Amino acid sequence: MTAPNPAPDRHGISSVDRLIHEPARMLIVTILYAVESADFVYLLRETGLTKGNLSAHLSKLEEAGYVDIDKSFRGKVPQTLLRLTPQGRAAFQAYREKLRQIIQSFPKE
Amino acid sequence: MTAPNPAPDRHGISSVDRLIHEPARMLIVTILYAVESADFVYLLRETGLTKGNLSAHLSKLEEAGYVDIDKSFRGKVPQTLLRLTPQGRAAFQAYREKLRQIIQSFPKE
DNA sequence: GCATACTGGTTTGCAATACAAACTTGTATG
DNA sequence: CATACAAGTTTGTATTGCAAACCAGTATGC
Repeated sequence: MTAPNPAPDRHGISSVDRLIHEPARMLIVTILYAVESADFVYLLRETGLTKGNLSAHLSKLEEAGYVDIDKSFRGKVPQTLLRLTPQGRAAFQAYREKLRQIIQSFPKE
Repeated sequence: MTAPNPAPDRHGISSVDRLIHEPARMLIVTILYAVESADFVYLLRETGLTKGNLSAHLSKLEEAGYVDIDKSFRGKVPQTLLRLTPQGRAAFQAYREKLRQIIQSFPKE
């Protein structure tokens, strides 16, 4: 099977942004959308992810251009500051809207 | 890092049912929830998935006890009939509700 | 009646993931 | 100066999602 069917997808489900759809990243993005800027340690506490996991997800979001990673020092301690890029904010809004549509299309009862 | 933090997850995001959360399966389950019973070919057309992919997702849903796979013959052609189990229906309802909560907790604007 | 094509699937191979453990770099402390 | 700690990153691994390749059985051409 080379090319699948015309793919109706009447619910729009298959067009969700999988980068944000992943629960861990949904959490991260939701937080960043709300607070505008947060550091690594804050996200660590807030998400409950392990450091490695959080780091990986942030890198992936950065690659996609969704978050900006800003490494600096606060005194002598390194601090990694994260914030959503305009692209990231737009993507979150689009995702949120898409999800809303999908939910509304769900069969009731 | 052995055990992560107490994990607040105030949004409930990390407790979504990942089996249903996967878009392809969300599509399948949504359809099955609505139509009560469908055969493989119908799902194939309706989802736009490839056969292998659809087969794999259905097997996974079966393992989880979410769908019932009933292989029979309609005349001489094999027919695989799929339907949600009570468990599957309950899981979909729970997922739908969870998603609704999450969406409502999303920061507006 | 045998090859060829089609239908309805399953199995296989593979690239990409998600995750936590182990490592790294640098600071503070006994 | 060794030992612990803090802030991350890299590495290893098991699981996934996907489509191509395969398989069994039926219908069709010749």
